[in-house]
Amino acid sequence: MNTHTELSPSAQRIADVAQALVQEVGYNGFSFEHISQAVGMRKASIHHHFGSKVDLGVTVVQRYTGQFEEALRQVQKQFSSAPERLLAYADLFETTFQNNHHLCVCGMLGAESNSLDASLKSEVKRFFQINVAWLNHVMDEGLASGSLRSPHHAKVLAETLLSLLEGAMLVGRSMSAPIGPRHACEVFLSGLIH
Amino acid sequence: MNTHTELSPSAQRIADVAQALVQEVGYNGFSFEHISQAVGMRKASIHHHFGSKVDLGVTVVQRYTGQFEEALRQVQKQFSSAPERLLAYADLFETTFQNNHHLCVCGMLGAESNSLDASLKSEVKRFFQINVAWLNHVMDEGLASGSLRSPHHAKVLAETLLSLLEGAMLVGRSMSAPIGPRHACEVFLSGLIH
DNA sequence: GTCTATACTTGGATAGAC
DNA sequence: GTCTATCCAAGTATAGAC
Repeated sequence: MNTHTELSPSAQRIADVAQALVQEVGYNGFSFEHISQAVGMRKASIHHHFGSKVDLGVTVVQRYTGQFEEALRQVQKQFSSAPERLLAYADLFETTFQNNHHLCVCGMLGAESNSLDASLKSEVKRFFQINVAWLNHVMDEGLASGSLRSPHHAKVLAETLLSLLEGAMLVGRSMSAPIGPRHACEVFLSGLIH
Repeated sequence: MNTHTELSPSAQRIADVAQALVQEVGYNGFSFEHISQAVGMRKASIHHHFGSKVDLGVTVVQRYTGQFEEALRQVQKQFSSAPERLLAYADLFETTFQNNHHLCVCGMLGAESNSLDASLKSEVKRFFQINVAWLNHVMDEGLASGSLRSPHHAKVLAETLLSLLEGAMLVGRSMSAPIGPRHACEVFLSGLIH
């Protein structure tokens, strides 16, 4: 599957539905039949656009990662301080979570990771690496400029915040009144700003 | 399923294997066939001990929650300060994660939550409630005694730390050199101790 | 590009012998 | 309590008509 292949309108609808299903019930929780019902096409037609479930999964993650990268660029451009950037970053997750308690695509696939095809697993890893690298950069600037204070390395702070946001969505699913990723981020940040 | 039903030796082995499978590949990622191969019994024999997959799942979570509650009591008894208790708590997750990158049973099921039977979902929720309540108590004492400092309520700190630990395991699965729940907890605590 | 039909496999579950 | 045998449903995938 080429990252830059343009998806036909039908393929896009299928990928949209598949993404939502991954975020709701996980990769192992949905079948072509579910997609079929949601898009109003037969299973065989889904297979015309995506040869296998793995192909579909890979496409979903690649699209998701691409959209996330664009969002990171926007955050970088629109905000100048580390605390502002980190809160805007957390809001990306907050928006996802507010949508029917959807999980991050890669949070879900990360949990299921050990049962996934290697190609999917590798795309999930890539998503996390991109996020940690971006957060690392933001944290590093924040520590250098003094807008953030911590005895820990930027890289460690990056993975900690990412873990917190993914975890807030996961745990929030089972809570009556979850704090959510945005609030969780504020709590973490209040420990980095003195 | 009664919480206090004693499990026969065979039932215990089955539950042990099922728990490990949940932590590795998730509830939707394993079948009776996998268990059958691991315990060396036929599928029909598994069904003799657990009428359905849901029954088995419920038993696994109830056992896991019971063992966790006992661990919480031990931590409470062996440590007296909030920071020490929280680190010991994080080590419960660290130990799980060190074991072949196993996830917390309820972290995994929490992710899959929307595809699970209501009875299972409810057991998962109970696990999280117990953990948040315990952490809330520890945080509250810490804030009162001054061993912890934060502008946030104990309850919020509790859910934040739980989210961080669950998330550290989830994200850690996809990282080459994950920081892990213990280290993540240290990072969070360093923001609560000034 | 979408359909019907179908092949093949796996998964959860039950009946009944031992 | 464990087994063999079997049922039925669901899931992935393919062939071939339209």
